[in-house]
Order: sequence, then structure tokens, then C-alpha cells
Amino acid sequence: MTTKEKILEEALTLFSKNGYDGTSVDQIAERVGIKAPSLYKHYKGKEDILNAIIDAAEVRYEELFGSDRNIGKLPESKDEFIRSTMGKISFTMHDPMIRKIRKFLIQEQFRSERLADITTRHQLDGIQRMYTKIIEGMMNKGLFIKDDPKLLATELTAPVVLWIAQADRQPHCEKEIMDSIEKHIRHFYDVYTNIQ
Amino acid sequence: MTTKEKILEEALTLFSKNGYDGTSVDQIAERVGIKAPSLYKHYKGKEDILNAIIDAAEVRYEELFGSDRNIGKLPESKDEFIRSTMGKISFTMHDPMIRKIRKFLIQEQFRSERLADITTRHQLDGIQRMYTKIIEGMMNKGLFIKDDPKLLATELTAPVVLWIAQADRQPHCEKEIMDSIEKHIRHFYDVYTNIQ
DNA sequence: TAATATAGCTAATGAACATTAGCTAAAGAG
DNA sequence: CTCTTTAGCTAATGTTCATTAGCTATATTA
Repeated sequence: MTTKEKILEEALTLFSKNGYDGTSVDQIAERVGIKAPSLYKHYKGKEDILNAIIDAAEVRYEELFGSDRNIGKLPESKDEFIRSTMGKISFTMHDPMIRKIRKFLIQEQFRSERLADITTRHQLDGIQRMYTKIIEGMMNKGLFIKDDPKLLATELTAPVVLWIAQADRQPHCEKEIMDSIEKHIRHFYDVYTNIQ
Repeated sequence: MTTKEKILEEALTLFSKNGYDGTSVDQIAERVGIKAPSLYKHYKGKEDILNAIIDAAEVRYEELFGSDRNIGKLPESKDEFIRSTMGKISFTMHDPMIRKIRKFLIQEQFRSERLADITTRHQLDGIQRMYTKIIEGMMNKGLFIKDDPKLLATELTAPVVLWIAQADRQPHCEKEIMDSIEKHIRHFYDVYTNIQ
């Protein structure tokens, strides 16, 4: 990893923990293992680092939600649906980079229109689009009753997004939150399936 | 309003707009109409102001969700349910004080365990508890089918919480968001009612 | 090999910031 | 009426911060 990349990584780590205004360039430099003035050989200034992080967040968004490749095989049964959905959630919750980007966006969402926009894409549009596809596919297979797939996707994912955010700020509640999430997904499946 | 109260109000306004670290005591003093050193006649320092705001947020939480008085009369029909729910949402979205507390908490939720805790109460527990009561009441009246009222409350309120957060950062989408919310509530009512 | 570019360093700069010291005028209490 | 408290002020302090200037060694290029 180049110094330039390491700066970005350490800056994101600090921004996600203490926010942009709560992080000094000295802190970033120290984690990288250089002195603050050396940062300016790679970036114009603190704001330039911020913009590079935002660019990276856009790229990561495209990777996660840009294509339909990440949807994977459509679940064929209740157990498969639960397992596949819980797997995706667990990955999103625990992947260090996604976690940092999520915490960073939450805190900095009001800093600019662009950040507001990206936050909405990460928190609402992306996940919704992904699950709209999945639910639509399962409706076509007769696994879910016919209904508005976009609406169902929101109803499935919104509680999960809120619970993940809770786990980010209260990690000691994670076990409890995971139980709530699974209970919710099971309930969702039961409600939108003909089989009682 | 006393100077002490005005300091709190203006500090909250600035914290909700620019965050705690993004706000200087000079800025607060200027909005109050005094010089920064005069603030110290009322509060020990910037952090003391922060703590007073957190205390106020706790009080406001109790006012909003502490008692069952705010639930009001139980809706008797679909239209009444939609109207009463949309009314509560519109109030929460537009009340200036609640809005500021909400934006403040979103940005500062990682600053301390106490702030994390209050954020969860405002964003999840409070609203969930309120709607659990309402949905439970409507189940007992036969307006909703029997199901886990806590789970249903989460499924009703979580998308709304996310959309309100979106409206906070992208106010130009408010109309669109309001439409989504109403569509969601109508759908929720239809799904959990026997009447097709 | 000679010239140049790169990436680090120390030292310095100037601005912003939270806070303190100490003064003053007005309000309230005895 | 006098004393004391209150709440404002200006000036100053010390710290932190982002950034720049200028030096040096190493790596790259011609």
C-alpha cells in the first residue's frame, strides 16, 4: 500500500471515530508514520483528503450496489432466505471498511450536498434497489405474494438499517440486535408468504 | 427568556447545523448578543453547555415518549389512522426544537455512551413504545389482526425514521418523501387488516 | 554519471480557539 | 444609602491547528 493510500485509510479511520472536525492532520500523520507536513506532498490539504475519501465512498457504493452481481442466487426456501439475508447483514455490519464509511457518513452527512446525497444512496437507495430485485425475483417464483416489491424492500430493510446504526454506537447490544433482526426477517417472510 | 436559556437555544441551533467541534463559543456568544467571555458567567465552559443540551434532550424525550398522554384517541378507521399518523410525523418533522435535537444527536451520537443511549431512545425505543401501544389498542378493537405489536410498531416506524432523516439532510426531497411515507402507512394498514 | 524529481524532515507562521484576569456598571439586599 | 452580587465588557494567555518555507537524502531519468 502506498503512503497516499495509507493516508486515506488512516484518515477514514479517524474521521469515522472522531469526525472530520475532531481529527487533526497531526493525528493522521502519526498513524501513517510520518510528520504532518509530509502529508502535503500527497494531498493539497485536509479538505483534499476529505474529498478523496468521499470519492472512495462513491466507488465503494458502486461496488456494493452498482451491479446486480452481488445479489447472488435467489433463495428457494424460508431457511435459505433467512440465511442469505442474515449473511449479507452480518457482512455489512462487520466489514471494517464499510463500517467506517457508514460511521463517517452518518456524522458528516450535513457537511455538503454531495455527502447528503451519498448518505441517502448508502442508507436507502442502494439497499432498497438490491432487495427490490431479490423480492421481485422471489415473487416471480411464487415464493412471495404479489405486491409492490419496492415498498416491501423498504419495509424489510429499514428496520435493519436502524438496528445496524444502533450496533455501531452501542456495540455491547449487538447480540440482542441480531436477534431482533432475525425475528423481523422471519416475520417479514411469514407475512408475505401464502403458506401459514 | 433568560440569557442562560438563550445560550442553550443558540448553541443547539449551531451544534445541529455545524456539529459540536464545528461550532466556536464566539459563534454562540454572537448569536446570543454577548461576547464570548460573558458565556462563562452562565456555564463553566463549552462542554458544560453541551451537557446542558443533553439534559434538555433527555427532558424532551420524557415529554414526547415518557407518558401515554401523547398517544391520543385511538383511530377507528383507515382514514383516521392515516391522518393521525401523518399528523404525528409532520409534527415531528417540522417542530424546530425536535428537529434540532434530532440533527444534533445524529451528528454527536458517537461522542459518549450517554449520547449513544439517548440517540437510541429517540430514534428507536421511544417511537416503538408509542406505536406498540397504539397498535395493541387497535388489535384489541379488532382493527388490526392479532400479531406481535412490538414487531409491527418497528416495521411501521423504521422506514419513517429513515425518511425523516433523509428530509433533514435533503429538504428539497420533502414532498417526495411525504408521499413515500403515506404510501407506506396505507400499505401497512392494508397488510395488517383483515379487510381486503 | 549527472541532473532532476520525490518524499521525507525541522522550524516557523499565522490564525482560531477556549479560557482567564481583571475592570465596570447596574441591580438587589440589608 | 451602602454593600454585594450579577452580568456584561476588554485585554491577554496559552494551546492547538493547518499550512508554508526551506533543507536533505534517496530514487529516477536522461
